[in-house]
Amino acid sequence: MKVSQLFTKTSKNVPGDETAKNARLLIQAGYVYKVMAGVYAYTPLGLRVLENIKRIVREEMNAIGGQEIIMSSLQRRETWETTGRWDDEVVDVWFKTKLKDDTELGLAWSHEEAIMEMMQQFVKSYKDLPTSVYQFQTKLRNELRAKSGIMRGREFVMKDMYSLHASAEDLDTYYSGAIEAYNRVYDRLGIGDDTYVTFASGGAFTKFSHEFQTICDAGEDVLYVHREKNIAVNEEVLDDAVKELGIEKSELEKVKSAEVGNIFNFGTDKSETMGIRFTDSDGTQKPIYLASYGIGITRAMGVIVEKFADDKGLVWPESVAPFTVYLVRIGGDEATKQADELYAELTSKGIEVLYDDRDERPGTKFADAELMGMPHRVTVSDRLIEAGKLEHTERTSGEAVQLTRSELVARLG
RNA sequence: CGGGGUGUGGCGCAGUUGAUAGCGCGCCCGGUUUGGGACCGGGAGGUCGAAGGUUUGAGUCCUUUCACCCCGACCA
Repeated sequence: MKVSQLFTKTSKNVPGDETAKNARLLIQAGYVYKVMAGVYAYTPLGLRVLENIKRIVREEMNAIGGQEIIMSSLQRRETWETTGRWDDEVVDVWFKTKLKDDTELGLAWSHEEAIMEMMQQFVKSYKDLPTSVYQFQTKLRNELRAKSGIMRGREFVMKDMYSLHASAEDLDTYYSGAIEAYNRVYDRLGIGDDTYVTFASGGAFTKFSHEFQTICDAGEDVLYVHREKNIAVNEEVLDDAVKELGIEKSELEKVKSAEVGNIFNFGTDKSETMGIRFTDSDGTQKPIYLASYGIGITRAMGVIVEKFADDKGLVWPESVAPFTVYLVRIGGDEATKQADELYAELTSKGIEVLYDDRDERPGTKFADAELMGMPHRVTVSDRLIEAGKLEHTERTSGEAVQLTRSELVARLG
């Protein structure tokens, strides 16, 4: 991709109506466009980040047997009435609309009931279990107040997975495997070291639910962590959890954190409410055991920005960066020729390059390279060509080294 | 939803005690520049969130309303 072809532009002006670091930088660098409070469009650079995050999540979900689907954003009223969650008093984030004939519809804020309703069409026998399905879907929530840029919007992308089992034991086994898969996801996203599986409230079937919390100043939650023991507890269940785990409050460090994932063991609660059963080997009807597993994709992107960005702009981990290399061209015909060639070579080797082919001054290009945050910057200039070298600069450290072209290609490959 | 703040060219802002708008960035044209967001000259672009009102006169005052940001509440 060439910068001259990108329809988005960087801006020297910081958006006046955003305070969240993630939103300010993402807008400034041309990754997102703000549509309204809590609603953002993802432009080419931002979409690439989102797709990279999804790719990682998809690989890990597939690895534990998840089957990808996509549900609808429009939902039937009846779907949610079975569990009493159509009521605005029960769920206060509903967006609702109507068909022309006045039939009421809901805009999906979650797909728990919708997916279970679908699954009961297919899962009839113990032979059909266990099974798990997941999707990447846009959730619409009528939040009273949107905040923190893309970290808490009214529209956001979430990966939600549901596993169905014939027994509590089978669910537990799968659930543990899912926790491991989640840890792999956060490791690959570059936030693994600061992400903890935490004890939190909200378990319908078990005492605690599990949240995946990333230590982050921009987060909304408060966590008590024990780094050596790798234990973390959400403030909301601190007293109970401390008792249960046999640890002292004083051993724990208080930090701010952002919830990047949440998994629930529903047991048979939901299937009993919805009347979803399977026929066991003994011929009797039994409720299905259910668990759900969520990862906020757009929120994860926001957390990555918040954690790694510096005073010069965005800093992307290689695994999610929209491009691996930001190629800066400085100079005349010879520099153009060599930069064109390098762009072609790197691209042919499968390395994603954003090539700054604009007729801009060096300072502008360097500043944009830093603002956009690709992990590697490569400079081709007349001056370097005379020395037979290229310059490679790491975004994280800012360290620059001069290399020959083959050394550079080897390093990036 | 309670409290606080802000709405002025595409973006960021300034507009003193009311007299029909100005700066920076960006954009267009010409020229000089080219390793850290260049410079010179020329130009386009806004009726000041919206509606109503006070006044000879409103971006400046009043009322209503909408939007956006922050704190809180909420987040199954």
